Amino acid sequence: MSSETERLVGRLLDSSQGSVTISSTSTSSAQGVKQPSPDGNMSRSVSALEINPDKDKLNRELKERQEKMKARESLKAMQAFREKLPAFKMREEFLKAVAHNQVLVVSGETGCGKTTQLPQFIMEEEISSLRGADCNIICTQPRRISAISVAARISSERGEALGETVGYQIRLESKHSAETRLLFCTTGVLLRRLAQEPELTGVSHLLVDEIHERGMNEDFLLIILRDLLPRRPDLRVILMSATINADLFSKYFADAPMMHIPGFTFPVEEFFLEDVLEKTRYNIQSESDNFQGNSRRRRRQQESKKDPLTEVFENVDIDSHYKKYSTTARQSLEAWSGSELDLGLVEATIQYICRHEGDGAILVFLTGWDDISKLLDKVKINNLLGDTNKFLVLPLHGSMPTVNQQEIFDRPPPNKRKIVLATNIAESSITIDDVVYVIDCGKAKETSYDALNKLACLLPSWISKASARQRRGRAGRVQPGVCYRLYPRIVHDAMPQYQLPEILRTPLQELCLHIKSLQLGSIGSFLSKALQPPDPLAVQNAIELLKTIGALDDKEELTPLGRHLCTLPVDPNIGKMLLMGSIFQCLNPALTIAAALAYRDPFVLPINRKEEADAVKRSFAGDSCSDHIALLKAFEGYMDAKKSGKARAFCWENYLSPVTLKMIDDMRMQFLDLLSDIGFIDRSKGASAYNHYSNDLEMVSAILCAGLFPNVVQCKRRGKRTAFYTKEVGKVDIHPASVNAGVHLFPLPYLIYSEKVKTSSIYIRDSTNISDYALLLFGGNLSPGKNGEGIEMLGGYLQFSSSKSVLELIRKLREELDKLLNRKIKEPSLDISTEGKGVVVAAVELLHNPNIRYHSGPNS
DNA sequence: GAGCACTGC
Repeated sequence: MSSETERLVGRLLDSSQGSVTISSTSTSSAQGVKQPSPDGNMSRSVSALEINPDKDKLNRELKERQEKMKARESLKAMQAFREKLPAFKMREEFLKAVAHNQVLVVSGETGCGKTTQLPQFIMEEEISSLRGADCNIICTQPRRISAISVAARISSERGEALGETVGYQIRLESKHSAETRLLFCTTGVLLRRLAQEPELTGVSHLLVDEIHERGMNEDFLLIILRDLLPRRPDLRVILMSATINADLFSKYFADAPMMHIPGFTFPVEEFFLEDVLEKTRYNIQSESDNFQGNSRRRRRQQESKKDPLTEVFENVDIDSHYKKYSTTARQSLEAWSGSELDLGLVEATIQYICRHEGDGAILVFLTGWDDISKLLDKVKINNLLGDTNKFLVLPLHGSMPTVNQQEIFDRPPPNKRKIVLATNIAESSITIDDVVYVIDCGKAKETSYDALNKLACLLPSWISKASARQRRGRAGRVQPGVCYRLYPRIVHDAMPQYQLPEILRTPLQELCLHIKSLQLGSIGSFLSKALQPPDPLAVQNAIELLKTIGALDDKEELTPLGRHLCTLPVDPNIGKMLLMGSIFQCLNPALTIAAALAYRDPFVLPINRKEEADAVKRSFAGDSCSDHIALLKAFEGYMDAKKSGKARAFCWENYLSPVTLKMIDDMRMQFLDLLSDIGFIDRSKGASAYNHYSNDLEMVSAILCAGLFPNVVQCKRRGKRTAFYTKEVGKVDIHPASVNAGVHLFPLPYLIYSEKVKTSSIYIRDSTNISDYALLLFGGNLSPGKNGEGIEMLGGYLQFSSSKSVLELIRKLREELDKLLNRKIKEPSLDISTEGKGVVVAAVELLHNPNIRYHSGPNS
């Protein structure tokens, strides 16, 4: 698998460029940059550019080079291709609009060339007008892969190596140089850069792409830009969006002018459920077949989980609305329920295409792992069309091992049809060129945030019209295509225009911290300026959390801890884990666990071997009762295997993703650099100075507790089983994929967790079993219990009781620890190893199951 | 007894 992965990555990076993470690129590689220039060879002229302060000369040189390059025979074909793009016809109009307006909104459909051509037009124009030296164009992209691939594409259109005039920068990876005039970066990179460069000094043009997707970073950037524009009258901002809601952005920027570029894709024919039923003759079984009478009416009576789109359909009179359709189709429509996906219908549609349509890959949009897995089984069991050699059925899901495999992109051999069963990863992140048929189930899993219960949710819901359009477009990339929608047209017509923006669907603590770090004023008033301001309760929850972990004070100002957290590009809780890990000499585990939590789970979820994958994860956890320790051990195993050149085999045998582990490894290095920058690490002291307790499970758990608090679960004995409770939502379940699922009796009374998500139930996704002492010493603030007895935490939700002397000891120790911590955080370079030793050793002793016993936790 | 998708000088 790894070789495929490397090939894929190589392909994306334009393999001729080799691997990356450099900031200046040699000009001697790839497409023809060796072309002699007036001063001799190109590389000499480049170094001359870098040291030459004479702008006129630089302007002239840039222009000469551009003209020379354009005249080259090898670029003629490329130029002809560019001139065919719809964007090309708008070149002059676009440049005029940019020259005359500070903000311009450009809308365009896929295939119009807006992302590759518009930034390039600006650069060419600036260079031609002898303004090349002062031109510094930035174009943001929401995804890492598009930042790289667009930069690579433009470089080759210009006949240059990537990193010359066109470069890119994404987290942990960049390719640009002193001569770079056009930089593609992720929106996140630009937002980080704003901390150093709040006025974007030196940037001449900023293009923000894909704003119609309404990602949180993009919405955040737009608020900042609107405030910045009056202070930067020379800055030009170009907002790029799909056609669908361009006027929303124009209005937000004081009716900025809009420009539309028509798209070019092949036509895609569209069928809805009623047509699909007519074609396939598939018979939908009602969920209540035995029930006497009208099933639709029966469903109407089940008012519990009514969704408005299904309701729209149920209010239609089938016989009159669908009178042109056959009786069978009408009967099926009668039985159709929007609440459950009918896999038989999906299969029948696949079969119909295979029997009646021409060649071409089929892409099926499903909601998740479960659908994909079940459909895969069904197709295999039913031996689709009788001949398995004729079909290549591939699952495609972010957590499945296939996600990094080349097979997805390859054209299958003749007479073999590729069928990809995908989530909405195939909507914009992964593009499969040879798709001709799309089957759209109309739903996707979507995160939402329940501010009232402070609960993140992940539930299937109807997609937006924008998504539906995007899915359909996936069929028309190489030739005319067909899209089969497994829902009625009237349901489509009732779909919302766009998905709810991410800023309204997500917890906001990280965003709030970012607002403070960029000194954008009060959190509440800043966010009220958003395109669609988030629920004040969601904002309040975020602020409260930041106060609870000690990042903000009562006046919502950053504390010393909060200021450190701003420099770490992770969720504030994870940032705190990193700081605590470095202070309490558990650095390596903190780096690994923080990186994995911030990025993604390295364990893959193979479709056929989930039991084996489960068992492997459990074996990594040992008897720690901790998913975080399982992560840690898996990563350590990977690093050991890597040393002996066996990383691939190790990943394969242990159901781990090599790509994810590599990213985790790189992120650890970034964290180390940042911790060193802010003074928490002194590299001259060597790694051992920060890892004294790295193999001490109790201490590592305590650091997890320090970072993840207030995410605490109480484990209450209920006979032979254990029940789990959190402060916010009461009873919760341990996620079945957790190593703690099925554990009936925990050695310790609490779990600390990083993620609680409502899906089919409220699940704790990953957890670590911790003691009272971990909470008392490293958790939230202690307050005196009611009646002056015991100790409380989380406003009385957690209660600890013991003898006066023990409680007094704990209070004292905690006080000393806090003092030490506060001094260290105010002055990170302070060496506390000597003066703090006594306190830390005492804490470690207490964590190691001491003889001191007391009753704790809830009355059980 | 179950895992949409992104992102970070």
